[in-house]
Amino acid sequence: MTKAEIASVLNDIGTLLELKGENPFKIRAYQTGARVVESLAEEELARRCAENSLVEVKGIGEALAQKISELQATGKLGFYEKLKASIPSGLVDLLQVPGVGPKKIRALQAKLGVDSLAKLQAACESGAVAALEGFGEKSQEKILEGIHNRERYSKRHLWVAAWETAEPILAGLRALPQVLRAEHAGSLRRRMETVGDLDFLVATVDPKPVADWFVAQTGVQEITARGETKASVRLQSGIQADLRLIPPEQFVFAWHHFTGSKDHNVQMRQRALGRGWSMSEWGLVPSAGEGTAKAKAEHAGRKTDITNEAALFKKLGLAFIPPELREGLGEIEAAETGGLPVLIEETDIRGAFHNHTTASDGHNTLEEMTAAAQALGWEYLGIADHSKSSVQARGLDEKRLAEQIATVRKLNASGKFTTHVFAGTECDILPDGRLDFADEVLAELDYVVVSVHSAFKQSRADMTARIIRAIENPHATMLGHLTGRLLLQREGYDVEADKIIDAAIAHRVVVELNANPWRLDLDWRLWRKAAGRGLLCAINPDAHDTAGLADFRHGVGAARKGWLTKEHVITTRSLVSIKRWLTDRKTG
DNA sequence: GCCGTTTTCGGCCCGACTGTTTTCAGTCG
Repeated sequence: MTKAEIASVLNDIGTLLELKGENPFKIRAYQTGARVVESLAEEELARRCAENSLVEVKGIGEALAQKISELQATGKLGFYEKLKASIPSGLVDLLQVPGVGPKKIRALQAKLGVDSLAKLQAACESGAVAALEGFGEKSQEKILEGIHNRERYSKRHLWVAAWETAEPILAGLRALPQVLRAEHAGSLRRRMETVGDLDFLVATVDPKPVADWFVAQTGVQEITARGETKASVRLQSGIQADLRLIPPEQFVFAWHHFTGSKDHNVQMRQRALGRGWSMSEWGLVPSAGEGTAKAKAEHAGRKTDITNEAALFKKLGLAFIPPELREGLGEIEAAETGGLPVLIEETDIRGAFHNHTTASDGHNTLEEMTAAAQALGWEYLGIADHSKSSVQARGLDEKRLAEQIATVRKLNASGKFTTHVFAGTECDILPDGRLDFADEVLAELDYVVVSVHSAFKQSRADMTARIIRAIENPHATMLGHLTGRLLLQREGYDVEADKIIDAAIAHRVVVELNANPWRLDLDWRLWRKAAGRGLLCAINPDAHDTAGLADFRHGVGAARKGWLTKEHVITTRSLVSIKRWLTDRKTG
């Protein structure tokens, strides 16, 4: 079994134990285990299973080590099968209904025999739920509505869509006279590729008018909560937006808390406790118990000297951790030892390689794209239109490609733009791993992006071998969208990313971080380790029009989440340096 | 089920809001 499959089983076990009413800490242990497995390299997981050394990994003990090994070796787990068999499969679906958790599900099942969404709906419609102890008319109504809207409400949203929704709300909040400071938090601030809901934090001493404005905005469909410190609304798009109203002196604690992630916060609080502090969204106070005399003495008679996040981290002996890294994946250890990376910035980017024109499926001409790149201040723009097999995208054949190369050379010679244009291709990787153009055709180009656009359903082994064969072609400069995923729409093709990354490193092939907000492929979760092993990244917008070039920003966001520095990303290099690098690759 | 710079047992992050209750349980983040 792959690590993703194993992690998914561990998560399932956590959910099932929840429904059984198990000890919440046991449940958390399975969830932690799933996350830890996910963060290991495939080969490390296999090695540790073979060596029986899984227990050395933090978060995995005897019991989980045994279960993970069994899954890894046999693809099955008796414990899991038995657990699944003991719980009606429909119960898991009930967790999707807002306001319904494990305890209520157990009550509904025990008293009304509800074990599916259909039965829950029927029980609500008959009024049986409202009559139940602990429930009432309002609960019943909410549950019914939740069932009707569950698809829309449970949907995650593309980061960029969430951002476009959040920006005007943030601007509106900042314009209110009572608002001293307003920021967004949550997965939006951490730049997750998808966002579940929006979190807004406001520093104010007069919260009521702010909450009034928030719940009365246009676009609010429903007010789901309205208290002294918090208001929640459901927007018409189905996304939920939360507003937190914070006294100014506590703002920084709340901002850190609601930025998350949950895992990061748990680790931060544990660290604080170890130093005699109890940390919450309201502040840092000496914790109860012994060993906290120092903290108490420090705290006595002082309001707080922590007025920004950097000071908060410093208090716990840590360097400032950028929000993108706050995923509980080792950032705290790194911040303690001075091991945090200096993350790449948008201003580091000097060009990009994977972009299209009207020659294939783009919407702007070569000159329009070049002008747009120049407006961004880029030193170079790579044009990589589709190759002939991508007929659906009007891929270029050898003759049209030769014409395009000549046009590019002429444009560069004309001096019309300060931005240099590189002539490339996004060459299809054919189902058997050959490239769509012959070697002598590829040799005429400045660079070659190789990408899969067909036969997505190949087996894992075939797809992996196919891509590696393409990488082994001496003309391949970089690999486009490694998995082909489309966020919220389509899973990537089944590949062994680790093996492909190894091959790319061995053959000095760059792997793209496709910056299209629907792709962000290769995934940020894989970059840290890959870059550590020597893989070079190209942040490519895959632009199909002039506006699309700006998508490079999404790529920078994902690269930051992947711990990448300027040095890991070749599109931060100067034109001179890139030209030298391309020449070096060709000659040797 | 995991973990240990007090601990191999007894903790494990913690507070707001809602709806149902007359003091709190469940859910959520």
